[in-house]
Amino acid sequence: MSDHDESALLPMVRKLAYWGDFDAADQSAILDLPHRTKRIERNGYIARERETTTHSCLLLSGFAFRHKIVVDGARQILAIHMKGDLVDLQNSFLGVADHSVQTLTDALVAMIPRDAIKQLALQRPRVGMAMWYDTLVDASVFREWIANVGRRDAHTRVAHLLCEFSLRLKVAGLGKATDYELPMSQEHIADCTGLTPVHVNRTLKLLEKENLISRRTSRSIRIGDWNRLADAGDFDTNYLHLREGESALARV
Amino acid sequence: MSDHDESALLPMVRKLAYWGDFDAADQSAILDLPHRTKRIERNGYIARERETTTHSCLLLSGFAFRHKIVVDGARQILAIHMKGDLVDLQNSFLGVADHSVQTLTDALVAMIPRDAIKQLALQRPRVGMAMWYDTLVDASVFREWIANVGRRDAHTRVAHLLCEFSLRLKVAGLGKATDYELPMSQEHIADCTGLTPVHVNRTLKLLEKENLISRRTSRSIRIGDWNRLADAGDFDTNYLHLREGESALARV
DNA sequence: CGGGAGGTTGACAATCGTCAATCAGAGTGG
DNA sequence: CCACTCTGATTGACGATTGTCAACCTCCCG
Repeated sequence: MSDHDESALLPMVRKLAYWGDFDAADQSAILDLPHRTKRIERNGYIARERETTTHSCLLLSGFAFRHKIVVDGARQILAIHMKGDLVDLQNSFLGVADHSVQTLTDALVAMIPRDAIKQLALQRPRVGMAMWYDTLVDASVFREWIANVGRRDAHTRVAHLLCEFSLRLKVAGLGKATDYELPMSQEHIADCTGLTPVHVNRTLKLLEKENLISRRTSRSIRIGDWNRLADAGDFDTNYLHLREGESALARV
Repeated sequence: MSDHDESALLPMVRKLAYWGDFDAADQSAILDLPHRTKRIERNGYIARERETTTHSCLLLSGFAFRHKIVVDGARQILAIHMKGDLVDLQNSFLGVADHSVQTLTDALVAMIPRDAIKQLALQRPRVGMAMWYDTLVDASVFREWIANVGRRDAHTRVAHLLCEFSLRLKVAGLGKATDYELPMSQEHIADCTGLTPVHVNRTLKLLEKENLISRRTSRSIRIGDWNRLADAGDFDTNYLHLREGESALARV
């Protein structure tokens, strides 16, 4: 794949390679996928609920989130995505989008036509299988979030979210597990956890008072004792289905 | 596929055929999948969190549910499955199960080895793609449940669940959309919606008083005006990604 | 007839939400 | 460099949806 060093899709190969035993042709096929990189500014939409999506995208930099709006206008965030994530394999294959995807920060994405991905999956089943696995991991995270929002109290919910971030940012190479910058406001945290911004604020304060976290600025999270926060958040890395090396990070 | 008329896996062909343009060989390959049918009694486990799963299963009759237990022992139900559903494509591919799957009633299942499914997906990409789509729909339902549990009040949550059941039972050929038997206790409903059994009880009573539902016995649900219940439940069929004919059922 | 699971109800408690004011920090124009 | 502004963070007082506890009832089944 020496002639592909420049492809913006390299992170996609890296992401998928874990699940499939790719040969050079598989890798080339991914890198050769037609795509167009695009800059999207903060709060820009990648997909809108009820619209038809024709492209999937690879997040090259920045953060994005999926969400739904319920009847009274409240927003529920369903997932956060970061550098290297394959966003919207979900919506694009099923036709009409069942949720919206929006950027949390300015972002750079590679837009890939849905049909090209479909062709790739059909012609190179190993790659198709790897993409399938990738969406299965997404689904696992959704399940954990159902449990988080459904059966944990505010304190545990927020701690859990902070742990998830900690690990995922580390794995994505975006910071240390014990010291990172939250890419979102307390209102976003509230919409992730099914709480109100006010209650999230109180909960963060409490976590701070308990010495589970400390904050230099309101968004910079430092975790003193990772295992203690994980306990508080009822956090078990299992659901992230990390590869060997990565889950080791959980033991700080 | 005339020589396969007896295969227990026929429902699997029917389920998947919608997503792929199968030829006779694809269909045969599915029907030829090695499998063993097995009877599981009520509350039996199909998979246990933290254990390794080697089989996926097709639910031939009865009901099943996925769930997680959180730290204080509370249970969160993640999904309900019924006749024809392909259960545990999720857990089995990712190795260690991140949640448990248990039957709600006595059930009959066809156990299919994970590796056989994997081989099928690699050798017949169209079938692989169809299975992928099937799990994407599961993921869509998970997302809706996050929103249900995270951002709707008890009244709306329960109404939403009743609507989802109504449609899915109808689609699975297990009852009329406006008159069906709930396969679960109020405690199960509570664990689906993140409420307590007591509050579920009160909510059902309220729905009854509002004439949104009526019950002959505690589990037989009759929906007077489907659209009114759907409004109360903030229910939009979109997330179920039903095929053409099926979503038409939504308009009763 | 006895036992058990599950449904129903009431009284009371508490987590979390609402409302509203104030504060802090980043960016902007003069 | 300083006012100005805007978004987001913080805090307090109060309210309410939902949980807890506990009793009792109902139905099913051996």
